[in-house]
Amino acid sequence: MPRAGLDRAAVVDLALAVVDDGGRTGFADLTLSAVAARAGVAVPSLYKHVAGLPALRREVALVCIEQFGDALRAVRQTRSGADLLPASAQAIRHLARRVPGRYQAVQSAAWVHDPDAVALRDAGARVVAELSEAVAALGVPDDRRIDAVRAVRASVHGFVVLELDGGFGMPDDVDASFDFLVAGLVGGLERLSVP
Amino acid sequence: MPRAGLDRAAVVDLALAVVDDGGRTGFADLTLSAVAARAGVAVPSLYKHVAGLPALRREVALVCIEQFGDALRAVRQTRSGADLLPASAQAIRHLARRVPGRYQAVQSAAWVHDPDAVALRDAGARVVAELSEAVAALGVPDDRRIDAVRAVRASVHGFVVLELDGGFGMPDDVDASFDFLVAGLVGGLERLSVP
DNA sequence: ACCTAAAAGCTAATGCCATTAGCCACGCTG
DNA sequence: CAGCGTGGCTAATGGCATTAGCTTTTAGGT
Repeated sequence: MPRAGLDRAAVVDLALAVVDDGGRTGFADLTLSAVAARAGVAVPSLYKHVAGLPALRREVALVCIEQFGDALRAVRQTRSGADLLPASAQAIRHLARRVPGRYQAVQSAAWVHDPDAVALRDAGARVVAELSEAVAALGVPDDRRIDAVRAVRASVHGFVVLELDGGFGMPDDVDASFDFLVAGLVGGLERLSVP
Repeated sequence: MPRAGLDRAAVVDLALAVVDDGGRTGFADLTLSAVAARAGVAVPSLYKHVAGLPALRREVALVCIEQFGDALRAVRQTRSGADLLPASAQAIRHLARRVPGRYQAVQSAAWVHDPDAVALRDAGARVVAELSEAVAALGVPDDRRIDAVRAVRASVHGFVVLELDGGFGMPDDVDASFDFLVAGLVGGLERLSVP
Protein backbone atom coordinates (compact mmCIF):
# COMPACT_ATOMS: atom_id res chain seq x y z
CA MET A 1 0.00 0.00 0.00
CA PRO A 2 2.87 2.43 -0.58
CA ARG A 3 2.08 5.33 -2.89
CA ALA A 4 3.19 5.33 -6.46
CA GLY A 5 4.14 8.98 -6.37
CA LEU A 6 2.62 9.90 -9.70
CA ASP A 7 1.93 13.35 -10.99
CA ARG A 8 0.72 14.79 -14.25
CA ALA A 9 4.17 14.81 -15.84
CA ALA A 10 4.93 11.25 -14.78
CA VAL A 11 1.69 10.02 -16.30
CA VAL A 12 2.43 11.79 -19.56
CA ASP A 13 5.92 10.28 -19.57
CA LEU A 14 4.52 6.81 -19.09
CA ALA A 15 2.07 7.44 -21.88
CA LEU A 16 4.94 8.50 -24.12
CA ALA A 17 6.68 5.26 -23.27
CA VAL A 18 3.57 3.35 -24.29
CA VAL A 19 3.45 5.29 -27.54
CA ASP A 20 7.12 4.65 -28.24
CA ASP A 21 6.89 0.95 -27.49
CA GLY A 22 3.84 0.61 -29.68
CA GLY A 23 5.66 1.20 -32.94
CA ARG A 24 3.80 2.78 -35.79
CA THR A 25 0.44 2.26 -34.10
CA GLY A 26 1.61 3.32 -30.67
CA PHE A 27 -0.50 6.42 -30.51
CA ALA A 28 -3.64 4.77 -31.83
CA ASP A 29 -3.16 1.99 -29.29
CA LEU A 30 -2.58 4.33 -26.38
CA THR A 31 -4.92 3.29 -23.64
CA LEU A 32 -5.43 4.16 -20.01
CA SER A 33 -5.10 0.48 -19.20
CA ALA A 34 -1.64 0.35 -20.69
CA VAL A 35 -0.51 3.47 -18.85
CA ALA A 36 -1.93 2.25 -15.55
CA ALA A 37 -0.23 -1.11 -15.96
CA ARG A 38 3.08 0.64 -16.53
CA ALA A 39 2.51 2.83 -13.50
CA GLY A 40 1.61 -0.16 -11.37
CA VAL A 41 -1.65 1.47 -10.48
CA ALA A 42 -5.37 0.87 -11.02
CA VAL A 43 -6.90 2.63 -14.01
CA PRO A 44 -9.14 5.06 -12.12
CA SER A 45 -6.15 6.37 -10.19
CA LEU A 46 -4.94 8.06 -13.35
CA TYR A 47 -7.94 10.38 -13.20
CA LYS A 48 -6.31 12.06 -10.22
CA HIS A 49 -3.69 13.42 -12.64
CA VAL A 50 -5.27 13.68 -16.06
CA ALA A 51 -8.82 14.41 -17.10
CA GLY A 52 -9.28 11.27 -19.16
CA LEU A 53 -8.02 9.58 -22.28
CA PRO A 54 -8.71 12.42 -24.73
CA ALA A 55 -6.95 14.88 -22.44
CA LEU A 56 -3.98 12.55 -22.06
CA ARG A 57 -3.80 12.20 -25.84
CA ARG A 58 -3.70 15.97 -26.14
CA GLU A 59 -0.88 16.26 -23.64
CA VAL A 60 1.10 13.54 -25.34
CA ALA A 61 0.55 15.11 -28.73
CA LEU A 62 1.67 18.47 -27.43
CA VAL A 63 4.99 17.01 -26.30
CA CYS A 64 5.41 15.33 -29.66
CA ILE A 65 4.64 18.43 -31.68
CA GLU A 66 7.06 20.46 -29.64
CA GLN A 67 9.70 17.83 -30.13
CA PHE A 68 9.29 18.23 -33.86
CA GLY A 69 9.46 21.99 -33.54
CA ASP A 70 12.66 21.70 -31.51
CA ALA A 71 14.19 19.44 -34.13
CA LEU A 72 13.47 21.98 -36.84
CA ARG A 73 14.82 24.82 -34.76
CA ALA A 74 17.99 22.82 -34.19
CA VAL A 75 18.38 22.40 -37.93
CA ARG A 76 18.07 26.13 -38.37
CA GLN A 77 21.09 26.58 -36.08
CA THR A 78 23.36 24.69 -38.43
CA ARG A 79 21.95 25.27 -41.90
CA SER A 80 20.86 28.26 -43.89
CA GLY A 81 19.91 29.39 -47.37
CA ALA A 82 19.14 26.68 -49.84
CA ASP A 83 20.42 24.01 -47.45
CA LEU A 84 17.76 24.71 -44.86
CA LEU A 85 14.76 23.13 -46.56
CA PRO A 86 16.37 19.81 -47.51
CA ALA A 87 17.94 19.51 -44.07
CA SER A 88 14.58 20.20 -42.46
CA ALA A 89 12.87 17.61 -44.60
CA GLN A 90 15.48 15.03 -43.72
CA ALA A 91 15.15 15.89 -40.04
CA ILE A 92 11.41 15.35 -40.14
CA ARG A 93 11.74 11.98 -41.79
CA HIS A 94 14.54 10.86 -39.48
CA LEU A 95 12.57 11.79 -36.42
CA ALA A 96 9.43 10.13 -37.77
CA ARG A 97 11.35 6.91 -38.36
CA ARG A 98 12.93 7.01 -34.94
CA VAL A 99 9.67 7.61 -33.05
CA PRO A 100 6.88 6.62 -35.45
CA GLY A 101 4.25 6.53 -32.73
CA ARG A 102 4.95 10.14 -31.92
CA TYR A 103 4.70 11.12 -35.54
CA GLN A 104 1.23 9.63 -35.66
CA ALA A 105 0.37 11.70 -32.62
CA VAL A 106 1.34 14.81 -34.51
CA GLN A 107 -0.52 13.64 -37.57
CA SER A 108 -3.73 12.90 -35.71
CA ALA A 109 -4.73 16.39 -36.58
CA ALA A 110 -8.18 15.82 -35.24
CA TRP A 111 -6.88 18.63 -33.08
CA VAL A 112 -7.95 21.14 -35.65
CA HIS A 113 -11.58 20.58 -34.82
CA ASP A 114 -11.08 20.10 -31.10
CA PRO A 115 -12.01 23.19 -29.08
CA ASP A 116 -9.79 22.03 -26.20
CA ALA A 117 -6.67 21.90 -28.30
CA VAL A 118 -5.67 25.52 -28.61
CA ALA A 119 -2.16 24.81 -27.32
CA LEU A 120 -1.79 22.07 -29.88
CA ARG A 121 -2.85 24.29 -32.73
CA ASP A 122 -0.43 26.97 -31.60
CA ALA A 123 2.43 24.48 -31.41
CA GLY A 124 1.51 23.17 -34.83
CA ALA A 125 1.51 26.67 -36.22
CA ARG A 126 5.02 27.17 -34.88
CA VAL A 127 6.19 24.07 -36.71
CA VAL A 128 4.64 25.33 -39.92
CA ALA A 129 6.30 28.70 -39.37
CA GLU A 130 9.61 26.93 -39.15
CA LEU A 131 9.02 25.34 -42.53
CA SER A 132 7.94 28.67 -43.87
CA GLU A 133 11.35 30.07 -42.92
CA ALA A 134 13.02 27.29 -44.84
CA VAL A 135 10.90 27.99 -47.89
CA ALA A 136 11.64 31.70 -47.67
CA ALA A 137 15.36 30.93 -47.53
CA LEU A 138 15.00 29.43 -50.99
CA GLY A 139 13.98 32.80 -52.35
CA VAL A 140 10.37 31.92 -53.03
CA PRO A 141 8.43 35.16 -53.61
CA ASP A 142 5.95 36.11 -50.91
CA ASP A 143 2.84 35.63 -53.01
CA ARG A 144 3.80 31.98 -53.49
CA ARG A 145 4.88 31.33 -49.92
CA ILE A 146 1.69 29.70 -48.77
CA ASP A 147 1.36 27.49 -51.81
CA ALA A 148 5.00 26.49 -51.48
CA VAL A 149 4.74 25.67 -47.79
CA ARG A 150 1.66 23.59 -48.44
CA ALA A 151 3.45 21.70 -51.18
CA VAL A 152 6.39 21.00 -48.89
CA ARG A 153 4.21 19.89 -46.03
CA ALA A 154 2.11 17.67 -48.29
CA SER A 155 5.08 16.03 -49.96
CA VAL A 156 7.12 15.33 -46.86
CA HIS A 157 4.18 14.33 -44.74
CA GLY A 158 2.75 12.12 -47.47
CA PHE A 159 6.07 10.40 -47.96
CA VAL A 160 6.57 9.75 -44.28
CA VAL A 161 3.04 8.45 -43.82
CA LEU A 162 3.30 6.10 -46.76
CA GLU A 163 6.68 4.89 -45.62
CA LEU A 164 5.63 4.29 -42.02
CA ASP A 165 2.54 2.41 -43.13
CA GLY A 166 4.70 0.23 -45.32
CA GLY A 167 2.97 1.63 -48.36
CA PHE A 168 6.00 1.39 -50.60
CA GLY A 169 5.75 -2.15 -51.84
CA MET A 170 8.82 -2.29 -54.04
CA PRO A 171 12.06 -3.12 -52.28
CA ASP A 172 13.83 -0.27 -54.04
CA ASP A 173 15.84 2.14 -51.96
CA VAL A 174 13.45 4.38 -50.05
CA ASP A 175 16.20 6.77 -48.98
CA ALA A 176 17.00 7.45 -52.62
CA SER A 177 13.33 8.07 -53.37
CA PHE A 178 13.14 10.59 -50.56
CA ASP A 179 16.24 12.36 -51.81
CA PHE A 180 14.64 12.45 -55.24
CA LEU A 181 11.49 13.99 -53.82
CA VAL A 182 13.35 16.61 -51.83
CA ALA A 183 15.63 17.49 -54.73
CA GLY A 184 12.61 17.96 -56.97
CA LEU A 185 10.93 20.10 -54.37
CA VAL A 186 13.95 22.32 -53.88
CA GLY A 187 14.55 22.59 -57.61
CA GLY A 188 10.97 23.48 -58.33
CA LEU A 189 10.83 26.12 -55.63
CA GLU A 190 14.18 27.65 -56.51
CA ARG A 191 12.93 28.10 -60.04
CA LEU A 192 10.26 30.44 -58.65
CA SER A 193 12.76 32.64 -56.89
CA VAL A 194 13.11 36.29 -57.75
CA PRO A 195 16.54 36.81 -59.31
CA MET B 1 -40.15 -11.59 -36.36
CA PRO B 2 -39.89 -11.21 -40.12
CA ARG B 3 -36.41 -11.65 -41.56
CA ALA B 4 -34.31 -8.72 -42.55
CA GLY B 5 -33.07 -10.44 -45.68
CA LEU B 6 -29.45 -9.47 -45.23
CA ASP B 7 -26.50 -10.97 -46.98
CA ARG B 8 -22.80 -10.23 -47.14
CA ALA B 9 -23.18 -7.57 -49.83
CA ALA B 10 -26.03 -5.84 -48.03
CA VAL B 11 -24.03 -5.64 -44.82
CA VAL B 12 -21.07 -4.17 -46.67
CA ASP B 13 -23.38 -1.65 -48.33
CA LEU B 14 -24.76 -0.59 -44.99
CA ALA B 15 -21.25 -0.28 -43.64
CA LEU B 16 -20.36 1.95 -46.58
CA ALA B 17 -23.36 4.10 -45.75
CA VAL B 18 -22.09 4.42 -42.18
CA VAL B 19 -18.66 5.38 -43.47
CA ASP B 20 -20.11 7.94 -45.86
CA ASP B 21 -22.34 9.50 -43.24
CA GLY B 22 -19.47 9.72 -40.80
CA GLY B 23 -17.56 12.38 -42.70
CA ARG B 24 -13.80 12.43 -42.44
CA THR B 25 -13.81 10.03 -39.50
CA GLY B 26 -16.41 7.71 -40.94
CA PHE B 27 -14.09 4.79 -41.36
CA ALA B 28 -12.47 5.13 -37.96
CA ASP B 29 -15.93 5.34 -36.40
CA LEU B 30 -17.26 2.33 -38.26
CA THR B 31 -18.78 0.02 -35.71
CA LEU B 32 -20.85 -3.13 -35.76
CA SER B 33 -23.39 -1.36 -33.58
CA ALA B 34 -23.90 1.33 -36.17
CA VAL B 35 -24.28 -1.16 -38.98
CA ALA B 36 -26.70 -3.31 -37.00
CA ALA B 37 -28.78 -0.27 -36.11
CA ARG B 38 -29.01 0.64 -39.77
CA ALA B 39 -29.97 -2.91 -40.68
CA GLY B 40 -32.63 -3.01 -37.97
CA VAL B 41 -31.01 -6.08 -36.53
CA ALA B 42 -29.22 -7.13 -33.34
CA VAL B 43 -25.45 -6.90 -33.42
CA PRO B 44 -24.66 -10.62 -33.25
CA SER B 45 -26.84 -11.25 -36.30
CA LEU B 46 -24.20 -9.59 -38.42
CA TYR B 47 -21.84 -12.44 -37.68
CA LYS B 48 -23.99 -14.61 -39.92
CA HIS B 49 -22.71 -12.58 -42.85
CA VAL B 50 -19.29 -11.23 -41.94
CA ALA B 51 -16.55 -12.66 -39.78
CA GLY B 52 -16.32 -9.67 -37.44
CA LEU B 53 -15.34 -6.04 -37.42
CA PRO B 54 -11.84 -6.42 -38.85
CA ALA B 55 -13.18 -8.53 -41.70
CA LEU B 56 -15.93 -6.01 -42.41
CA ARG B 57 -13.35 -3.24 -42.46
CA ARG B 58 -11.34 -5.20 -45.01
CA GLU B 59 -14.37 -5.67 -47.23
CA VAL B 60 -15.29 -2.01 -47.01
CA ALA B 61 -11.74 -0.98 -47.76
CA LEU B 62 -11.64 -3.27 -50.77
CA VAL B 63 -14.70 -1.59 -52.27
CA CYS B 64 -13.16 1.81 -51.62
CA ILE B 65 -9.81 0.96 -53.14
CA GLU B 66 -11.48 -0.42 -56.22
CA GLN B 67 -13.58 2.69 -56.50
CA PHE B 68 -10.39 4.72 -56.62
CA GLY B 69 -8.94 2.37 -59.20
CA ASP B 70 -12.07 2.73 -61.32
CA ALA B 71 -11.87 6.50 -61.11
CA LEU B 72 -8.28 6.45 -62.34
CA ARG B 73 -9.13 4.06 -65.15
CA ALA B 74 -11.95 6.35 -66.19
CA VAL B 75 -9.51 9.25 -66.38
CA ARG B 76 -7.28 7.20 -68.61
CA GLN B 77 -10.17 6.85 -71.07
CA THR B 78 -10.33 10.58 -71.65
CA ARG B 79 -6.80 11.86 -71.11
CA SER B 80 -3.38 10.88 -72.33
CA GLY B 81 0.20 12.03 -72.52
CA ALA B 82 1.13 14.89 -70.25
CA ASP B 83 -2.52 15.50 -69.38
CA LEU B 84 -2.93 12.13 -67.72
CA LEU B 85 -1.04 12.75 -64.49
CA PRO B 86 -2.62 16.09 -63.57
CA ALA B 87 -6.06 14.77 -64.40
CA SER B 88 -5.41 11.70 -62.26
CA ALA B 89 -4.25 13.82 -59.36
CA GLN B 90 -7.34 16.01 -59.60
CA ALA B 91 -9.54 12.91 -59.75
CA ILE B 92 -8.01 11.53 -56.59
CA ARG B 93 -8.53 14.76 -54.70
CA HIS B 94 -12.07 15.22 -55.97
CA LEU B 95 -13.04 11.72 -54.96
CA ALA B 96 -11.39 12.10 -51.57
CA ARG B 97 -13.35 15.29 -50.93
CA ARG B 98 -16.60 13.73 -52.04
CA VAL B 99 -16.23 10.60 -49.90
CA PRO B 100 -13.64 11.43 -47.25
CA GLY B 101 -14.53 8.45 -45.10
CA ARG B 102 -13.74 6.13 -47.97
CA TYR B 103 -10.44 7.82 -48.55
CA GLN B 104 -9.46 7.12 -44.97
CA ALA B 105 -10.38 3.50 -45.56
CA VAL B 106 -7.91 3.39 -48.41
CA GLN B 107 -5.32 5.20 -46.34
CA SER B 108 -5.63 2.88 -43.36
CA ALA B 109 -2.84 0.93 -44.93
CA ALA B 110 -2.56 -1.25 -41.88
CA TRP B 111 -3.45 -3.69 -44.65
CA VAL B 112 0.18 -3.99 -45.59
CA HIS B 113 0.94 -5.92 -42.46
CA ASP B 114 -2.31 -7.85 -42.35
CA PRO B 115 -1.93 -11.43 -43.58
CA ASP B 116 -5.66 -11.59 -44.38
CA ALA B 117 -5.56 -8.64 -46.73
CA VAL B 118 -4.07 -10.10 -49.89
CA ALA B 119 -6.95 -8.88 -52.01
CA LEU B 120 -6.50 -5.40 -50.62
CA ARG B 121 -2.82 -5.34 -51.39
CA ASP B 122 -3.51 -6.50 -54.91
CA ALA B 123 -6.14 -3.82 -55.43
CA GLY B 124 -3.78 -1.22 -54.03
CA ALA B 125 -1.06 -2.38 -56.39
CA ARG B 126 -3.43 -1.90 -59.30
CA VAL B 127 -4.08 1.69 -58.22
CA VAL B 128 -0.35 2.33 -58.02
CA ALA B 129 0.08 0.75 -61.46
CA GLU B 130 -2.45 3.21 -62.77
CA LEU B 131 -0.40 6.10 -61.43
CA SER B 132 2.70 4.51 -62.87
CA GLU B 133 1.08 4.68 -66.31
CA ALA B 134 0.45 8.36 -65.84
CA VAL B 135 4.05 8.94 -64.83
CA ALA B 136 5.29 6.98 -67.81
CA ALA B 137 3.13 9.09 -70.11
CA LEU B 138 5.19 12.08 -69.00
CA GLY B 139 8.27 10.51 -70.50
CA VAL B 140 10.03 9.76 -67.22
CA PRO B 141 12.86 7.31 -67.91
CA ASP B 142 12.40 3.80 -66.56
CA ASP B 143 15.16 4.00 -63.99
CA ARG B 144 13.37 6.93 -62.33
CA ARG B 145 9.87 5.48 -62.57
CA ILE B 146 9.70 4.16 -59.05
CA ASP B 147 11.10 7.31 -57.48
CA ALA B 148 8.72 9.39 -59.54
CA VAL B 149 5.67 7.33 -58.66
CA ARG B 150 6.58 7.51 -55.00
CA ALA B 151 6.93 11.27 -55.22
CA VAL B 152 3.54 11.58 -56.89
CA ARG B 153 1.84 9.32 -54.37
CA ALA B 154 3.46 11.11 -51.46
CA SER B 155 2.57 14.59 -52.67
CA VAL B 156 -1.02 13.93 -53.62
CA HIS B 157 -1.75 11.73 -50.65
CA GLY B 158 -0.10 14.14 -48.26
CA PHE B 159 -2.05 17.05 -49.64
CA VAL B 160 -5.35 15.23 -49.44
CA VAL B 161 -4.71 14.03 -45.91
CA LEU B 162 -3.73 17.47 -44.68
CA GLU B 163 -6.70 19.04 -46.38
CA LEU B 164 -9.22 16.52 -45.05
CA ASP B 165 -7.85 16.88 -41.54
CA GLY B 166 -8.22 20.63 -41.82
CA GLY B 167 -4.48 20.98 -41.58
CA PHE B 168 -4.28 24.04 -43.80
CA GLY B 169 -4.93 26.79 -41.35
CA MET B 170 -4.73 29.77 -43.65
CA PRO B 171 -7.92 30.62 -45.47
CA ASP B 172 -6.06 30.97 -48.76
CA ASP B 173 -7.39 29.13 -51.76
CA VAL B 174 -6.69 25.45 -51.34
CA ASP B 175 -7.61 24.64 -54.94
CA ALA B 176 -4.91 27.00 -56.14
CA SER B 177 -2.38 25.38 -53.81
CA PHE B 178 -3.22 21.98 -55.21
CA ASP B 179 -2.85 23.24 -58.76
CA PHE B 180 0.50 24.67 -57.76
CA LEU B 181 1.60 21.34 -56.34
CA VAL B 182 0.48 19.38 -59.38
CA ALA B 183 2.04 21.84 -61.80
CA GLY B 184 5.34 21.61 -59.93
CA LEU B 185 5.16 17.84 -59.95
CA VAL B 186 4.46 17.66 -63.68
CA GLY B 187 7.13 20.24 -64.45
CA GLY B 188 9.73 18.47 -62.37
CA LEU B 189 9.01 15.09 -63.89
CA GLU B 190 8.88 16.36 -67.46
CA ARG B 191 12.30 17.80 -66.95
CA LEU B 192 13.58 14.25 -66.43
CA SER B 193 12.17 13.00 -69.68
CA VAL B 194 14.38 11.58 -72.36
CA PRO B 195 14.23 13.92 -75.37
C1' DA C 1 -48.85 -30.34 -49.74
C1' DC C 2 -45.68 -31.69 -46.01
C1' DC C 3 -41.41 -32.49 -43.65
C1' DT C 4 -36.88 -31.45 -42.82
C1' DA C 5 -32.67 -29.12 -42.35
C1' DA C 6 -29.94 -25.19 -43.15
C1' DA C 7 -29.84 -20.44 -42.57
C1' DA C 8 -30.99 -16.16 -40.25
C1' DG C 9 -32.43 -14.14 -36.66
C1' DC C 10 -32.61 -13.80 -31.38
C1' DT C 11 -31.10 -13.52 -26.14
C1' DA C 12 -27.68 -14.26 -22.75
C1' DA C 13 -23.13 -14.20 -21.18
C1' DT C 14 -18.14 -12.74 -21.23
C1' DG C 15 -14.53 -9.57 -21.46
C1' DC C 16 -12.19 -5.24 -22.35
C1' DC C 17 -12.22 -0.41 -22.11
C1' DA C 18 -13.38 4.38 -20.15
C1' DT C 19 -15.62 6.84 -16.83
C1' DT C 20 -17.92 8.13 -12.30
C1' DA C 21 -18.81 7.71 -7.38
C1' DG C 22 -17.50 7.09 -3.09
C1' DC C 23 -14.32 5.09 0.37
C1' DC C 24 -9.79 4.80 3.09
C1' DA C 25 -5.22 5.54 4.50
C1' DC C 26 -0.75 7.90 3.93
C1' DG C 27 1.91 11.53 5.28
C1' DC C 28 2.70 16.36 5.57
C1' DT C 29 1.54 20.52 8.37
C1' DG C 30 0.15 22.91 12.44
C1' DC D 1 0.13 14.49 18.08
C1' DA D 2 -4.12 15.76 15.59
C1' DG D 3 -6.12 16.72 11.28
C1' DC D 4 -6.83 17.10 6.59
C1' DG D 5 -5.78 17.07 1.75
C1' DT D 6 -4.39 14.06 -1.66
C1' DG D 7 -3.47 9.79 -4.04
C1' DG D 8 -4.64 5.56 -4.11
C1' DC D 9 -8.43 1.85 -4.00
C1' DT D 10 -12.95 -0.96 -5.14
C1' DA D 11 -17.44 -1.07 -7.05
C1' DA D 12 -20.71 0.11 -10.47
C1' DT D 13 -22.19 1.67 -15.19
C1' DG D 14 -22.30 1.74 -20.04
C1' DG D 15 -20.48 1.01 -24.80
C1' DC D 16 -18.38 -2.11 -27.68
C1' DA D 17 -17.04 -6.94 -29.87
C1' DT D 18 -17.39 -11.59 -29.66
C1' DT D 19 -19.08 -16.46 -28.59
C1' DA D 20 -22.56 -19.88 -27.45
C1' DG D 21 -26.69 -21.78 -27.95
C1' DC D 22 -31.70 -21.42 -28.96
C1' DT D 23 -35.72 -20.63 -32.16
C1' DT D 24 -38.06 -19.84 -36.22
C1' DT D 25 -38.37 -18.94 -40.81
C1' DT D 26 -37.93 -20.61 -45.40
C1' DA D 27 -36.45 -23.15 -49.26
C1' DG D 28 -36.25 -27.70 -51.24
C1' DG D 29 -36.96 -32.32 -51.87
C1' DT D 30 -40.27 -36.19 -51.73
